[in-house]
Amino acid sequence: MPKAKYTHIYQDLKEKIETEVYSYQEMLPSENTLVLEYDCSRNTVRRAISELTADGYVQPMHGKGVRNIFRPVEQAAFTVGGIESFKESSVRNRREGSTQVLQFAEITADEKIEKKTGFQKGTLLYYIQRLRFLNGIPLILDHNYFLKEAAPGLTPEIASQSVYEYLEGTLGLTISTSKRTLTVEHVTQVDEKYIDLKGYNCMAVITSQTFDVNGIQFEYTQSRHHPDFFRFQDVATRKMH
Amino acid sequence: MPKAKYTHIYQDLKEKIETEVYSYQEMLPSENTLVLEYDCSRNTVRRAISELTADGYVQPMHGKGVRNIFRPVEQAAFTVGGIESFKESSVRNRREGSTQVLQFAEITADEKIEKKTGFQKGTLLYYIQRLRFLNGIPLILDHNYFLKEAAPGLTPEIASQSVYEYLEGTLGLTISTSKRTLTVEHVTQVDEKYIDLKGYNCMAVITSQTFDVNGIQFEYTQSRHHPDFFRFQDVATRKMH
DNA sequence: GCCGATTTGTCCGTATGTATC
DNA sequence: CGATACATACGGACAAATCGG
Repeated sequence: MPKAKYTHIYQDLKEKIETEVYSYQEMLPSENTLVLEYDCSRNTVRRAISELTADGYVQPMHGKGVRNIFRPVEQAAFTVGGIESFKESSVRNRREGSTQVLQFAEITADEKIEKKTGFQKGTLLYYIQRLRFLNGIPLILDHNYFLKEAAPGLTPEIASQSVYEYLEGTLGLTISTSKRTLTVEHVTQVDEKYIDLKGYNCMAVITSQTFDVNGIQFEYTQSRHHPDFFRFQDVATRKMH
Repeated sequence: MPKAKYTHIYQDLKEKIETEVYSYQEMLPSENTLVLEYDCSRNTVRRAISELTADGYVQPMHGKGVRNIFRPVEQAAFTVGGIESFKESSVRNRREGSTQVLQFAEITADEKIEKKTGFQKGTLLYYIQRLRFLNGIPLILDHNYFLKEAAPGLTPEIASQSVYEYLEGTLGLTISTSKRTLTVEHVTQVDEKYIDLKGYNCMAVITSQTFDVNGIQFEYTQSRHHPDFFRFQDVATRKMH
């Protein structure tokens, strides 16, 4: 699958920004210049720039130009951002990740589960509870619900590796959108049983509903993180009124 | 300032989705149908749809159509999402917000502050410490640093109302992008002095660097929230490789 | 299985408006 | 004022995925 042209421009500019070919607060070449550089239409350049804007890399200024507002972030803790499997996050954070499957079961959604997860009552689900280790230390406790219909043939063995790799690679599922809510919650007995919180009495909790390209929700997950190894990053833009 | 055409389409479709004119999992009219309905070009319709996609409202499917994937969220706690002033958040969450200014000072950034906030050493700043009340209960502790050059004439009186209203309304500043990091931290003595945490020994912390339309960072803020009244929401989309 | 109609995805060229310099 | 730069919008072309007959 050859990638789209605007994707190439996006990645190329992104790399030039990250490697400081354009330094912080410096102007990028004008759109018309980039049109010549990449031999494409202005719309295509603008699409790449608008994605960089959404990522917080640049700030276009009407009548002036496009400014680089990217600064590298120090990330001591385990950083969470886009939609990623634990395996992918581990690699990006340069840590050695491993997984212990605590529970693996097939269940049917009841009303309580429907209310919590968004899966309709009666739906067949896999319920998985997993403990995640970073550099050998247990730091994250995951509770996953996967739609059985979308993830047939899931096994504890797959769950101990990467479910996402199985879904995307083997099953050909395309993951698209994830709606997430972040809260801070008291530790539970289960948390304390597996994770040494070193004095904290709460955890960072991400709950997410994830959809595939067909708009089908195939996953509900609650991911409970040790506070010292949790860092969530985000870029927001102000809406006009 | 008359709003753009795509903004009108975006808002109209958004409202129709929220009021369930299109129900969950239902298809929206095809792009060509919407072109006729709104008397515009297909690009304009597509722009509106792509924003709805970014907001997690719809899922476009190649060759099939655009599906509504919006479901209303219950929000018991104080929900944070886009770039908002405390005043705006209070209204949206249907709570009565008030503010007590604890500190107000003009300072000059040193190396330590530069490292923390991103403001260069030597920069003149306003430092403000504020306690935020919801329905009369102190729940949020804010530490703000505002670039003096961008926010001249700031006073404790303005800080007790809304700094954003002053910046946008009186000074004509246009707020654009905010880079945020979310962590969970131990309570400090200052936290405990002002906020009753009812057994929690940590708080939800949002640190943000906010830029105006010229790409100038005018604010650094650390916002410390009571765990019971904190809820951060987000929509992410999976990047292709 | 094939073909044509429909629908979304990508890309182009152009025109016009608005802000900046 | 004119030149430059980004913002919005239009119309058209073709590709790719889907669906029904």
